[in-house]
Amino acid sequence: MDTATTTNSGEPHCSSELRLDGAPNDPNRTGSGQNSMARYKLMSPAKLPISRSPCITIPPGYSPTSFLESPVLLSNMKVEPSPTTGSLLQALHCSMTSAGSPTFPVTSTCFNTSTVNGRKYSFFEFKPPARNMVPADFNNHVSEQSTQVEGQGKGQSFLSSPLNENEKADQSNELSLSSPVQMVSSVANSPVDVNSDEHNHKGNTANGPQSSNDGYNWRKYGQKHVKGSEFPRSYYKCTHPNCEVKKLFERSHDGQITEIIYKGTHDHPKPQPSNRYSAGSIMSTQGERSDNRASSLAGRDDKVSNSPEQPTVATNDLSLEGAGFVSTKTNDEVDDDDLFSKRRKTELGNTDIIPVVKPIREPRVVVQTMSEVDILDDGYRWRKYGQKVELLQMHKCRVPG
DNA sequence: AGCCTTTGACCAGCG
DNA sequence: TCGCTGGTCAAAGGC
Ligand SMILES: [Zn+2]
Repeated sequence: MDTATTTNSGEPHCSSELRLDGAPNDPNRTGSGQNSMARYKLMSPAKLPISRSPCITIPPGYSPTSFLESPVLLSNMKVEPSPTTGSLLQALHCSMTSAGSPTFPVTSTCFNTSTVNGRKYSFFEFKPPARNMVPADFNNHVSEQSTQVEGQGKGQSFLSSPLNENEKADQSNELSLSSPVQMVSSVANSPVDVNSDEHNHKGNTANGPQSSNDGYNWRKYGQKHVKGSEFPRSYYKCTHPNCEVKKLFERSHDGQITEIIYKGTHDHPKPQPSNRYSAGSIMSTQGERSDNRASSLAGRDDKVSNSPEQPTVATNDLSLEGAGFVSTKTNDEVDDDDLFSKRRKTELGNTDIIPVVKPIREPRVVVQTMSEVDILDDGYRWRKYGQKVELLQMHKCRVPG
C-alpha cells in the first residue's frame, strides 16, 4: 500500500558538497540478507553518538552556512562553513540556495568513504532541496546541473520531455569516474506524482513508475514499513541473472522519493542501452504499477512511452555500480536516519552519516566509491574546503563538468 | 507464458 | 533470552 510514486530528484548544482569520510563499513555483514553483498551504508544515525558524522544532510530549509563558516567558497553561497569549523549544515544550505538556480536548489551533497573489507567506499550524497518534490532526475543533477533545471519547478513537470533530457543526460551525465574511485551514483529520479494518471500520459514527467531508472531492470521483492519512517520502503533487485544489486526505496505518499539506497554493483552492462528510457529500471509502486510494467516491458521492447523515467538515468547508474550503494533521502530522513542508523550502522559498519534535521524532505543521494579518493570524476570540479579528523573531507563543487 | 508486484511470514542481528 | 526491527522469501495474483 503504499507506495507511492516516485519522484524525486535533486539536483546538485554547484552547491553540492562532497564529503569524504572514512568510515569503516562491514561488508561482510549480511544482515538478514542472504547475499552478502556488501552493504555499505550511509545514512546517518541521528542517534548515534558518532562524532564522525560525515555526512550531514542539511535540510533544505537550513542553511549550511550556519554550520560552517569557512571563508572559502562562499561565492554564491552565503558562507561556506567548513566542517571543521563549524556547522556543516549550513554549508549545504548554501549550496542550495545559491546554487544557482532557484529551481534546483540542491540541498547538499556529501561524500563519505567507508572502509569495507579493507576497501574504502565513498559515498556521495546529493540532497536536493526540494521539499516535497524533487526533480526527477537525480542523475542529471549529478552530471548535469542545469539541464534540467527548468523542469523542476516544483517537481511537477520537470521534464516535459524526458527524452530530451535523457539524451542530455547521456551525454552529459555520464559520470565517469575512471579513477580508482568507483562511483556509484544513484539516481533518484523519479517522477513523482504517482497518482496521476498523468504519468502515463506524460511519461516521465510525472510518472512514477520508476522511481529511479538507472537503466537497469529491477524487480521488487519486498516492501516494508520501517519504523520511524512514514513511508514504506520498497526493496528491488536487479533482474539480471547473476546480478545481485539491490535497491531500496522509500517514497512518500506524494510519490516523492524519500530515500534511495543502492547496494552492490552491477557486473553487467545495462540492458538495452538503446532504450534508455525503459531500460529497465522500473520500479513501481502501487499506483505505478501499471505504468511500471508498461515501462518495464516497454523498456524491453522499446515501448516506453512513459517510462521515461528517467532518461537520465542511464548514464548515471553506471557509476553507481561500482560503488557499493547509494542512497537518496529526503527530509523525512530525519527520522529515518535514526532508524536506518541502527541497521545501517551495523551493516554498513560505521559509516554514518549524520542526520540532520530535516524539515523538509529532500532526497539524498549517496554515492559510494571504492576508493578514498578525493577525486571524483563526475565531471565536476571540487574544491576542498574543509577536513575533519575522521578522514572526512568536504569538497565543494566548483565547476560543473 | 512470463515477469512483476503484492503481502504476510520468516529469518537474523542487535540491545 | 526476549523483543524489536530490518531484510528477504515465497505464494498468490495481475498484467
Ligand atoms: Zn545488475
